[in-house]
Amino acid sequence: MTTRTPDRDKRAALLRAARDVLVEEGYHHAKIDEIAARAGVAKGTYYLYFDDKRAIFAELVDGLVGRIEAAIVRVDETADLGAQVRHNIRATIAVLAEDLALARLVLGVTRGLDAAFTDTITRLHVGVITLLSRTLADGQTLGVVAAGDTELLAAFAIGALKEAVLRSAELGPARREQLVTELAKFLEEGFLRLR
Amino acid sequence: MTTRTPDRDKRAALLRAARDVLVEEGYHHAKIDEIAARAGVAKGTYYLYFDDKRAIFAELVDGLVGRIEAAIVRVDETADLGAQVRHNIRATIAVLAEDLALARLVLGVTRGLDAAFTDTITRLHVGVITLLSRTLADGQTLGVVAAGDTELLAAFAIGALKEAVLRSAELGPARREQLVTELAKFLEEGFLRLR
Amino acid sequence: MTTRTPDRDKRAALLRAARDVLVEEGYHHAKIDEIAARAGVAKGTYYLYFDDKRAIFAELVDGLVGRIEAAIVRVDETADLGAQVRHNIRATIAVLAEDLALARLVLGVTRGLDAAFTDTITRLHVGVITLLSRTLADGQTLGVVAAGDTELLAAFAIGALKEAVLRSAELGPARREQLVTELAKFLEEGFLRLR
Amino acid sequence: MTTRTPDRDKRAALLRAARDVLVEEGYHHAKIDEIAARAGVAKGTYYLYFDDKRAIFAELVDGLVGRIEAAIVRVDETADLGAQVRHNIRATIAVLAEDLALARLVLGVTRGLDAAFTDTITRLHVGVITLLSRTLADGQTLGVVAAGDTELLAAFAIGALKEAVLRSAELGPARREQLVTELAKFLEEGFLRLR
DNA sequence: CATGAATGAGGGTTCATTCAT
DNA sequence: GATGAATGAACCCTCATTCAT
Repeated sequence: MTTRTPDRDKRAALLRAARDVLVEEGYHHAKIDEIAARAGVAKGTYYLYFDDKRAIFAELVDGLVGRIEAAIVRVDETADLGAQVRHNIRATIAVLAEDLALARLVLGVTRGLDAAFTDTITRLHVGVITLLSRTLADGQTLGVVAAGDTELLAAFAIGALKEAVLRSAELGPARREQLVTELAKFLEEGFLRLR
Repeated sequence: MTTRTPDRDKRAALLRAARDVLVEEGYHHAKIDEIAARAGVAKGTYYLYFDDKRAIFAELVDGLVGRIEAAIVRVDETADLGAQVRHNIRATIAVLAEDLALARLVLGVTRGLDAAFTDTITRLHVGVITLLSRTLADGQTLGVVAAGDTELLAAFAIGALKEAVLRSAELGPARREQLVTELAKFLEEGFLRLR
Repeated sequence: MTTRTPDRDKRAALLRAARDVLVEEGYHHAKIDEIAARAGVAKGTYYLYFDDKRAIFAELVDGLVGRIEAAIVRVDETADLGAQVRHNIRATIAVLAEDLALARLVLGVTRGLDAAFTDTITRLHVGVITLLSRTLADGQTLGVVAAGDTELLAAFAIGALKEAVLRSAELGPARREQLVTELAKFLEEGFLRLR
Repeated sequence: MTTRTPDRDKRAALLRAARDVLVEEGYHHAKIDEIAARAGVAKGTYYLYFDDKRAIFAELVDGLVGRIEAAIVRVDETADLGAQVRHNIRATIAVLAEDLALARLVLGVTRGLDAAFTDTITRLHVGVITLLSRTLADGQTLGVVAAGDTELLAAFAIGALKEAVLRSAELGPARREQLVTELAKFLEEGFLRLR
C-alpha cells in the first residue's frame, strides 16, 4: 500500500461521535467541531467522510431503519401468527433498545423543527406506515385483522409503539418484555372494557 | 377607561404571526424579524411582549394544551362511560383539527432537534400522560380498564392518537368522525384477531 | 424622531473603508471584518448597508463609471472638435486622478481572477467601448476620424489611456496635463515617423 | 540513458492542466485538486513540481513573456524600419493568438484582485514597458519616433495592443492581420483628423 | 410604549499545504 | 518519487438581542 489507508475506523468514529453529540445537544446545537473533536479528528476531516452536517444525521437514521427492517420477518400465514407478531414487536424493540437515545432522537424528530429533515423523516415514516398498512390489508384478507382503514390502524400501532419507547426511562430486558406483552395484548384486545 | 388596550391587540397579532411563521418555517428558521413584520410591529416590539424567541412558542404550546384540557370532561362514573370516552376523543381531535398545522408542529416536536424545547415539550407530554395514566388507574378500579401498566397504556393511547393526527392529510368532519370511531373501537378491542 | 436615524454617514464610511481595504489588499484578501473595523462599525452593520461582499465593490465601480460619464461632454460638431476631445480626455483623467488607487483597482480588473466580476467589469468595458465606438463612427461621417474598424480604434484609445493611467506613479496636475497633451497628440498623429 | 524522464511529462501535464483550469475558473477558483486531477496525478504530486499555488501561474506568465521575447526582433536601423515594426506587432499577436484564452488571462490580470500577483504581473509590465521605452528612445535618436515621454508612448502602444487583444472575440489569421495593419497605421498617424 | 439600527458571537464550509506510508 | 488522507486556519454571513432615541 502506498498511502495511508482509507480509514473506515474514522468514519465509524465520526458516526459514533455524531450519535453522542446529536443525542446530547440536538441537531441544531450539535457542532461539527464537537463531533470531530470527539472522534479525535480535525474538523476538515469530517468533510472527507460526509458531505455536510445533515448527511451524518441522515446516515444515522438510515442505519436505524435498516436494522429494523432486517430484524422483522415477513409474515408467514401458515405459521403461528400471534408468535410472529410478538416476534416483530420484540425484534423492533430490541433494535431500538440497542441504542435508546438514538431511537428517541429519530422517533422524536418529525416535521416542524427543520424543513431540512422533513424529507428524510417523512420518507421514513411514510415507508414504515405504508409497509405496515399493506401487511394489515393482507391480514384483513386472512381474517386476522379487524375491518377498518388500514392506514389508520397502522398509525395507531406505530404511534403506540413510538410513544411507549419515547417515554421509557430505560429498555432493559424486563421492561422490554413487558412492553412486548402489553403492546401485543393491546393490539389484540384494546384496554377499554366498557360493557 | 379606554377600549381594548393596543397591547392586547399587538400581543395577539404577534401570536398569530408566530403561529404562521412557525408552521411555515419551523422553529429554527422562524425569524423574529419575520414574526414582527407579519404582525405589523417593529422587531423591538416583540421583546416588549415576549422575553425571547422561545417564549412565544411555549405560549402557543400552552394554548393548545389549555384548549384540550378545557374541552375534555372529567369522567363521570355514573354516566355512560363509552359515550364519555368517545366524547373526549372527539373533543381532543376537534381542538387539534381547529389548527391542524399547529397541532402537527406541537405533536411532532419532541426531543431531539433542540434541547431548548425538550423542557417545554417534555413537561407537556409528561403532564398529559400522567393525567391519563391516573384516569386509567381509576378506570381499573372501576373495572372499565384492563389490567396493566397504566403509564404504558396511556402512552399507547396518546401515541395512537398523535400518530394518526400527524399522518392525517386533513381532518374534515368526516375524517374526524372516522378517526373517533376507529380509535374508540381500537381502544376497546384492538384490531388483531389471532384466535 | 423616534429612532436612531438611518445613518447615511455609516454607508459612506463603509464605502470609504472598503476603498482603502480593497486598494491595499485586493478583493480576495479584503475582509468584511477589516472594512467594518475601519469604518468604525461592527461586522453585522456591514450587512445592513450591503447585501454581500461583492456589492460594495460593485458600487465603487459604478461610482467611478458614473463620475466619468458625468464628466465627459457629448461632442458638439459645430464647435471646436479638438478642444472637445482634449476636454474629454482631461475630464476623464481628472476623475481617475481624484482617486488614482481606486482607478487602478477598477481599470486593472478585467476577466480572469474572479468570475464574479467578469460580469460587472465586462459590462463596464463593453459599455465604454461601444459608446466610444459609436462616437468614432459619427466622427468618420464628419470626416474627423480616419477610416477603420471603429471598435478597434476605440479599443486602441481606451487601452492607451488605461495603460498610461495604470502605469503612472502619480497624477498631479503637471503630469495630468502632460498625459492629456501627449495622448491627444498621439491620437492625432501617432508617434512613429517611418517615412 | 532513458528517454524523456517521467518528471518532465508530469510537469508538462500539470502546466497544461493549470492553464485550462485557470482559464476556465480564474485564479482564485482554480483548485490544486482540479489541476492535479486533470493532469492525472495525485494532489501531493503537484507540490513535487511547484512550490505553491502561485508558482504554476507565474510559470505560465513567464512562458508567455518568453515566447513574445523570442518572437520579436531587435530593431536593425539599417533595414526597413516600418517592416520591422509591423513584424514585431505581427509576431507578438501571433504568440498571443496561439493561446488567446491564456493571453487574456495574463493581460487582464494587473493589480487589484490579489496582491499576490502584483509582483509577478508588475514585473512583467515594467519589463515590457521599459524595454519598449528604450527602443523608442533609440528611435527618437534615429528620428523615427516623435518627441515625447517615451514611457508614456510605450504605455500608449502596449495599452492599445492589450486592449484590442483583450476585446477580440477571436484572433484568426484575417482578424490578426487587420489588427496588425490598423495598429501599425494608428501608431504612425493616429486616427483623429481635426484639422 | 415603540422603534429599528447596531451589535457580535457563532458555525458551516473550503482548500492550500503537509507528511506518513 | 508518488500518493491522498489529514489538517486547521480562514472567512462570510445570520440573526437573537439590546438600547438610544
